[in-house]
Amino acid sequence: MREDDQLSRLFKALMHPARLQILDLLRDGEQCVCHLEAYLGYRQAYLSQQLAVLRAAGLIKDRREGWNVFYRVAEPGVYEIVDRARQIVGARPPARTSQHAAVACPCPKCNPEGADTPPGVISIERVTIA
Amino acid sequence: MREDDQLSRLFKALMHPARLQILDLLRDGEQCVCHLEAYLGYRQAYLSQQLAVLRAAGLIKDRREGWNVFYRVAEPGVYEIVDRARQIVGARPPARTSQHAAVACPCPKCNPEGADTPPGVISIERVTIA
DNA sequence: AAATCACATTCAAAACAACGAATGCGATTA
DNA sequence: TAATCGCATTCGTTGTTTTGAATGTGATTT
Repeated sequence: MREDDQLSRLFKALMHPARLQILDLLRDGEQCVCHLEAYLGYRQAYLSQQLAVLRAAGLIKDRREGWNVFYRVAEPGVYEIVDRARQIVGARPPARTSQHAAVACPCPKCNPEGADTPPGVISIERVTIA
Repeated sequence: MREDDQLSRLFKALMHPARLQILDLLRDGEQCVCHLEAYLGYRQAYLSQQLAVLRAAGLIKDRREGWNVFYRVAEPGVYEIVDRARQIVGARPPARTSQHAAVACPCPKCNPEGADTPPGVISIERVTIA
């Protein structure tokens, strides 16, 4: 296979805004799909499709744990590419977990032990850094 | 405009093999279209289309000189992106002007003074580095 | 085993990109 | 000003990506 074709394969994976958002969320470490759902506001099936593209490009890997599937970045070097590209287009550095979740993520990782949505209480631990 | 959209615009420009080839040829400095035609073997109209995409993405700039139009890279930082991407996919570093032109470029820059294709003589100055 | 949870895959329609063919345009020469 | 040169743009067809809707699958609880 021509090497430029592999290159374009990689750039194709980065071509989509939603996929860039996903990668940015994964900067903080592995996340379950419900997390992406909660923080990005996309629907589950839609996310699964974009995740499939990133997976096919070899950029992310998944790990199953009970009901949840956790995704993590397989090629950390991709962030150097994205960051450099942001500089070129004059965009600010990526906002790490910069936005509060639209809705709370329900997975056990995010809601440690008991308190399975006690009436009126919504737990959101993640803080805004940027 | 969302910043991620600008990002994906940039990656879209890098998504195409022919455009990557063009950018690699421009590492050696500005080149006229006839050069790209001679070295890459694409047809003029096709090249013009790809150049238009790169231009729209803000990656290259053009300069007119008589009959010829010379293109140069507007954002040298883009090479860091391409090179890093090549590392990730495990490709060798780019071949700088690595292939001889299929046909000789006819522009005055390449054929300095007189000798407008003297019978049997074809001038090719560029040397293979890789 | 049946129901449930979290996620994946498939399908189809609409949007978009690729590319050849034809044509247009500015600068230069005759 | 007409012809030519080098390059750009437009147009139409074909192929690919996007995205919602529906459905499928494996792990877990009851």
